[in-house]
Amino acid sequence: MRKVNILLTGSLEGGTPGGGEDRLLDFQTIGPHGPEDLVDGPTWIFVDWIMPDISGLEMIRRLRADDRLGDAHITIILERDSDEDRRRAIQAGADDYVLGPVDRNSVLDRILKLQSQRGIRRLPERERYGLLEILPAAQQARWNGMALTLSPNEFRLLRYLVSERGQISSRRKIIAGLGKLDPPIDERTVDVWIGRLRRALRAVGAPDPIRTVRAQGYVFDLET
Amino acid sequence: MRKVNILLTGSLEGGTPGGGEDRLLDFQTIGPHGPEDLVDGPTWIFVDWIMPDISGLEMIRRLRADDRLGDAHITIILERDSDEDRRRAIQAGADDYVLGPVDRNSVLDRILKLQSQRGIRRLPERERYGLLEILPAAQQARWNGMALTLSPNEFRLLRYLVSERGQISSRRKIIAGLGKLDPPIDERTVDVWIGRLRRALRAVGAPDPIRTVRAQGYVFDLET
DNA sequence: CGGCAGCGTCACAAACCAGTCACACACGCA
DNA sequence: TGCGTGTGTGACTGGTTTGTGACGCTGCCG
Repeated sequence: MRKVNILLTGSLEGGTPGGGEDRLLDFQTIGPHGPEDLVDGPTWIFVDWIMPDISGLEMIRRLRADDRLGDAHITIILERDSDEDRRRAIQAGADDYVLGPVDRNSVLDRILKLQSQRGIRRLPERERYGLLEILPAAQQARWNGMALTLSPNEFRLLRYLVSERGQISSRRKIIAGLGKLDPPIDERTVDVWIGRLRRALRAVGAPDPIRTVRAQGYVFDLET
Repeated sequence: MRKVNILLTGSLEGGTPGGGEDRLLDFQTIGPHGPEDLVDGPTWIFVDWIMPDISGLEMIRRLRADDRLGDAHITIILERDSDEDRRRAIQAGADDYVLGPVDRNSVLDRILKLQSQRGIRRLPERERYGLLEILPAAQQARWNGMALTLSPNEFRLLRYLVSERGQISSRRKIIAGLGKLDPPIDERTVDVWIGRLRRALRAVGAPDPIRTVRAQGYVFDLET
């Protein structure tokens, strides 16, 4: 049996799942920092246009930037019927919109409708780069079949470098790419991250795929 | 050199003013010096919460009403850490907020972060000259598929010579081309650079593509 | 055949920079 | 509350890069 994640934000927060009429659904609420306990299964996220601490658009961007989410379906709850808002929501990364206010029942209706329309979205498939394999949904990486032991940050670093493979990532860019600007991070700290990631790769016998470019940054290179 | 449009207002102003048509805006293009990492993309606008003549909120509304802006990304610089202010800013049309005061460096960092969130990235380029291949984005050069081991300076020298291929580069021009004017460099030092570059090429079996022109300079020649 | 400017190369010192370690701190968890 | 993990930072260290002077060779001139 597969569970379905439904993440609610803003006005839909609080309370408990409605009466347990459908045990397949797993309601949760998420704070500004992202989902913590995702079950393995498709995820539907409802984001209010405006929330106390954060704008819905910003929330969507953060969710999209969060590796753990994979390709969850994000619906934004609009405050007003505005083409402009719709456009910006989609641009921020929403898949879908609905005019608010909504309650939990209409959330369910909406999900049922979406499921029947296009079926259940696939889980993010694995990415493969030579012997390196990345499974975003499971937040796991493998080299030649062997799982790497990576901390959350190391995993994100790996994904970032891979996404920029073949080109230099400056320390500054890496920090920005991992979204660690808020308490400003010393650029040299990136060296330590790289060192830890290299150690994790070494532990499974992978040849170092990270090339240091002196005074510039690092390049992920799987050679040729 | 690629350019990114960045519009700064209020406290961040202080460069070349744009046309007289709209005194509210101070157009800045930030190009060659610092942010090599930035890539082409939409326009990024940073608006101060308070400006001399106008409130930031009003400014944002006017910007949003301006068709020419398209999907520019507007970040408001908050004066204080207030939910109420955030909410009003987002409602006025800001995409994003950051707590001020900020300087130009943190503006750049912020844009790097946003770019990586939006998945905007530079495409790797590749230049080819016969058997010589240069991948600027990876700071790498190859001869016949074999990677050259080049120091940063040697790589820049190679790129310079290649860009001037077929014509004589005097020592003076080479020094200028590598931007090493600050502590004046002895012209004879160029000889040493050339020697080191030649050695790196020799190491991968490349025939010397650098011809010495007595009393004139050097020419990069890939003929044959 | 000298003489000499120009060039290649070497060795060296200083500056620079990346790798690594230990440590402090924060955070989640039992 | 204590414990273990994850993360950021300062400091140390060793290697690399780089500009320069020195030395010897080359090729051109008369």
